[in-house]
Amino acid sequence: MVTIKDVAREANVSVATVSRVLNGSGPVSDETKKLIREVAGRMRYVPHSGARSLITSKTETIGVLLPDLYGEFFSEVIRGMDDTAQKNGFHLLISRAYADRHGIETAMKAMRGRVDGVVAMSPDLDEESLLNLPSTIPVVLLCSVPRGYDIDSLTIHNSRGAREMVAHLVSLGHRRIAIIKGSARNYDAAERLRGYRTALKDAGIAPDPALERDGDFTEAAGYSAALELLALADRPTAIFAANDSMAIGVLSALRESGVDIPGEMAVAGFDDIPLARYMDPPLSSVHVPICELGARAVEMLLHGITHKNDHQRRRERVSTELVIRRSTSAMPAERPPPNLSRAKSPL
Amino acid sequence: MVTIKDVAREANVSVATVSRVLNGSGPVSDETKKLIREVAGRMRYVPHSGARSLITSKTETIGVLLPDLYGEFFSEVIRGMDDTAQKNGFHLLISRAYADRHGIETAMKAMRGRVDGVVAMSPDLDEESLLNLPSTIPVVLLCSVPRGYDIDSLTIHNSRGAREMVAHLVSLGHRRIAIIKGSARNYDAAERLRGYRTALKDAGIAPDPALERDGDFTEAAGYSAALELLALADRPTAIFAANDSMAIGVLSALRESGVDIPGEMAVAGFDDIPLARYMDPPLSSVHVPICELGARAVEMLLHGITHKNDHQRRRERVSTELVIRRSTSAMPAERPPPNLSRAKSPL
DNA sequence: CCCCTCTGTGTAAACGATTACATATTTCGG
DNA sequence: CCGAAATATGTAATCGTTTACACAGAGGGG
Repeated sequence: MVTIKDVAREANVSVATVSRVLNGSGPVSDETKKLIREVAGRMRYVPHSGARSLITSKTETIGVLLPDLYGEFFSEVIRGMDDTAQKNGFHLLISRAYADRHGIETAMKAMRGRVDGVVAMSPDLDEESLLNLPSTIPVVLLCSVPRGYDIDSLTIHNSRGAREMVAHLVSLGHRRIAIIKGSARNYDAAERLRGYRTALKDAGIAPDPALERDGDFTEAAGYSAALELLALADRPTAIFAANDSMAIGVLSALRESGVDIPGEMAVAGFDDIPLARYMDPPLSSVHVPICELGARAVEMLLHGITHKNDHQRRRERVSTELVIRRSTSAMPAERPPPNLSRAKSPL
Repeated sequence: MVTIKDVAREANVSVATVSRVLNGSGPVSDETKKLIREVAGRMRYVPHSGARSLITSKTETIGVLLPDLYGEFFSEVIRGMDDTAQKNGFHLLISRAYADRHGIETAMKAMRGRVDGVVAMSPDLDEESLLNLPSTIPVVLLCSVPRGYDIDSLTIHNSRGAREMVAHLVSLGHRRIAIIKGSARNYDAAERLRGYRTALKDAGIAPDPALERDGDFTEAAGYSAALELLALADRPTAIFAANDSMAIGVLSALRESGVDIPGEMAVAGFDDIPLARYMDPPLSSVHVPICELGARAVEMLLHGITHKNDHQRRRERVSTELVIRRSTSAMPAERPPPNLSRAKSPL
């Protein structure tokens, strides 16, 4: 492996001069510049970023701590982060870790000396583990915001999204609207529930505990919760699932029970995963700009890194968007049109 | 930031001793061990991995160079890689790069001194850029194998998968089987085409150029290619799309044209993306073990890293699996059952 | 009792870069 | 023509570790 010393020796100059040429710092005669560039190129010299980091104490890398995620969400959030990172000359060091205290601490330690800052996500909030992060480096929290703590964080505007969706159902004339909740300890789930309740209140509808069913974000949970709701003496006319996976489970259950959608029962989800538009009927959902979420998180982090001193900590939220399809309103058949944009999957 | 020197001073020993205790190297008295551990813990000392790497010349990080990927494929391949990497104490440095010469070279340079090896993917093969990688570090190529070069590589067994799928169509009695091809320069696409042709040959069916339509892996391409096929005087009775996205486009086109699937026209895809089983009718496809692909790539790379000297270069292929659903055979309705495994998307 | 081995510890040289400071040469105003 | 300022380059310290080598004291075999 050729080092800066090798280049210096070959060009008969000191390492300092080589460094100056390659970084454009300090004054060097045009002649020497040319020579060094030529030699470095010929020897295929590539600076050792590790060594550079050590002395400059900048790694130009940001750490990403994610729980075990699947599918679209993972890809999109990474895409958003990488775009912004790359635009600013930064790299991404990714680590999937358990969201428990030990997992996070271990991962954070491993990142010491490798990254300039960390974006961490831990939706099943474990305040303990997040709050005394042993970090002297900037951190941005994603989707899990112990409120009121002095730490940068970025969340989906869950409550507003849920509220809008339920308001939409109300506007269609529904009065008995059920919700299938997410895991109890999950921050996003809690917020979506809050939005649901607010919307009912807005509409002057008395909440009915029987219409709030437990769930855990899985298709199976949606499936069984739907069956329970159907068995109710006083059935709801609409079901709002706290995420699309559960909504899909609901669709299966209703279909098997011969319930007409949306005529007999309207169904809505949250997330707007790619599957949603392909359901039968296509599923109304709350679209989450995942990519943007990642991008914004990195922006916040980079600000924290560059303005280390005068960096104002913030809690931010990214907005969602209502996507109405046939599962909530009997519109003229919306056939998924050939998807021109993102369909180009590599294989 | 507390360093090893701070700990040494506080404990009244030399840095060497601290290092020895923390790494379990060399002999240290139990008494001293205890003391140092206590002090290090109290001071919240965390070793600086960057500095360590510099002297040991091991970063315990592997670089991942991926083109601009979407959705499931990206997540799954990363998951597989991260699992294996973590199991071996390694981290993942991820970079999305253009698959052209410049992009790859830039990315590779940026990784110098940050990683011990690189897994690179570039399905639109650009032999030039891949072959004279300026790398002195181990590299494993993913899904893009300029044959016969001395370099580690891992591929999907595309040709066999395609061959099996077409053989399946033949076994159902089809003789006029069309294919919608992928991008001309794409390695996977070329191999799938090869498998298709082999299968026809196996069955003693003369190839018909009119049945080989161009495509580019997008839904839109599948859609229009299907319309062209329908307009043919001598229509095929089955369409094999080189990936699922195009197959989905085909389904749309056929549905709109009122063609019965699979009665009038059988349809098959490749990849088995999660959407496939939710199509109407559910789409037969060739399942690709993406996660395993990533895992195996990292295994190969790690072998190359640890056995730097006596490492035998290999070309490997991971096997696919035929998944037959209703789009190729009129079986009793296969309703997607509640998906218990992976459905738990985070939001 | 001497020498050798083993244990426990410290000193200092790496690793590959950046950069403050020193030095030598040139330029130029007065 | 002198001294200051500007230009070009080199020397060496530094970042936070690991580790080869040196050394001191203890224990043991001959």
